[in-house]
Amino acid sequence: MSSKKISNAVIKRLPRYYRYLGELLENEVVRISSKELSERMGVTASQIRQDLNNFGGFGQQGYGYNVDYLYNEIAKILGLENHYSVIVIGAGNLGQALANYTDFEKRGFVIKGLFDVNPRLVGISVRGIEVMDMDNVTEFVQNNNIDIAVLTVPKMKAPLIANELVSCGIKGIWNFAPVDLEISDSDVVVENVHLSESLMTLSYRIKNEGGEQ
Amino acid sequence: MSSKKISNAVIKRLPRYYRYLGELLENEVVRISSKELSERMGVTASQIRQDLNNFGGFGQQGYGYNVDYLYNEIAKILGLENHYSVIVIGAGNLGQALANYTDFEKRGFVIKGLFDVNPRLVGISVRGIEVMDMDNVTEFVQNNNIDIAVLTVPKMKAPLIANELVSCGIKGIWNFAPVDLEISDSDVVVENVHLSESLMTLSYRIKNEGGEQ
DNA sequence: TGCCAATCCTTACAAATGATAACATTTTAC
DNA sequence: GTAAAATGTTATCATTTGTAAGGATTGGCA
Repeated sequence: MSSKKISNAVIKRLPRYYRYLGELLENEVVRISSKELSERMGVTASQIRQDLNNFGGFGQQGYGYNVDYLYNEIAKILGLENHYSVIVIGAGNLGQALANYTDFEKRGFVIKGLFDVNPRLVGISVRGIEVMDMDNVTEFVQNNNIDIAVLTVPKMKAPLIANELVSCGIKGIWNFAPVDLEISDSDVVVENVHLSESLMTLSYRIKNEGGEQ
Repeated sequence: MSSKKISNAVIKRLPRYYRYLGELLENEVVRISSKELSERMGVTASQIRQDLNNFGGFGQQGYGYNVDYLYNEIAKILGLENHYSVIVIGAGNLGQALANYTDFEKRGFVIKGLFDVNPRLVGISVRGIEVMDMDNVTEFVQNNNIDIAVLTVPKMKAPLIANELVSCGIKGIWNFAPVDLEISDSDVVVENVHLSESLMTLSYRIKNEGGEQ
């Protein structure tokens, strides 16, 4: 579909542009130049222009970028104009915290169900969504056209569950388990959030960067 | 201290090496060659050797790497042989979830306190740690030699709190608020976990990579 | 013991990727 | 109608990654 491959580094920057544009929008800023945006964000203007040009020309010479327009264009690029049906697997502390986070819903990620193996959790309700037994997950995904599964389960269980999800047609997995999931189906994408690794990086930098740069 | 600057790309890979070595250790694997590790991790053997060589020669020619030894050496590099005193600011769902996560404690990140402005939360106990009022945070940080603050507060409040923490001597901030903190003190390091951005990246990839590679 | 195979450490270099700078063109604004 | 501003685009520079090769050291085996 898309002719040239967009590099991962660019993709990772888009949400940040989106965030800054959202804030400009809240402050009723109508237009912005790559130069000014670059100063606010701490990147080069050149990089902003080049990043955006991967997807088309959203600005106008002599004028800059219309904030509202660019904001919505980036939303389209990121696929945020779609609505996604989401389930959370693992209704422990983290799973419940994510289910409670209403900001995701605002962006179109609608949580349709929670699942857990723990009988104590099955039946309780989080923001009006009942926690169901893991045995029903396959059926639920198929009957409700679930797009995304959030995985907050122990690392031992994650690979098996992931494969189960893949075989019943999930499109994406947001993985919080500290393990690299091996997914056979290339249509399914996995996005990892490895909190422990992030914390270790912080530890390294405290140890080594303290008093530099 | 360290003569040459280690690139960020290398640092980000270290925790993953550490995780794989930990699993090898659990499986009682005594030694491993860069070749075999590279096959398991899906990277090149050369990269592994070069990454590790940034910090010293941990292997032996003709033998490979001793798993236990390398595991502990990487822990030292990452600063995991230290114990860090941690506080969590924002005792909402995410804050409580992180406070409940015992794995961090195993790695030496010991949670010493939780803080919130909400009077309903102040006084409750999470894993034996009482939630305190935000008014007391400065005093607490100074009296208890707190190293790291975990920030799970609304984005509007984050910058102010961050500056407060910096001025009372915190060393690192693990930031979950969707905002880029501007820290004046260069000794203080900030590690961001922007969950929304991660989710948007997933959205993009579902939209664009489905059916590829 | 003595040799061969395995494997690391190191250096060099090529290729790919990413970031910055420069420039030409278009538009705004007066 | 002109000058300034700002994009889109091309070119250049920098970083990262991958590959290769050679020397050095160890383990294993006859």
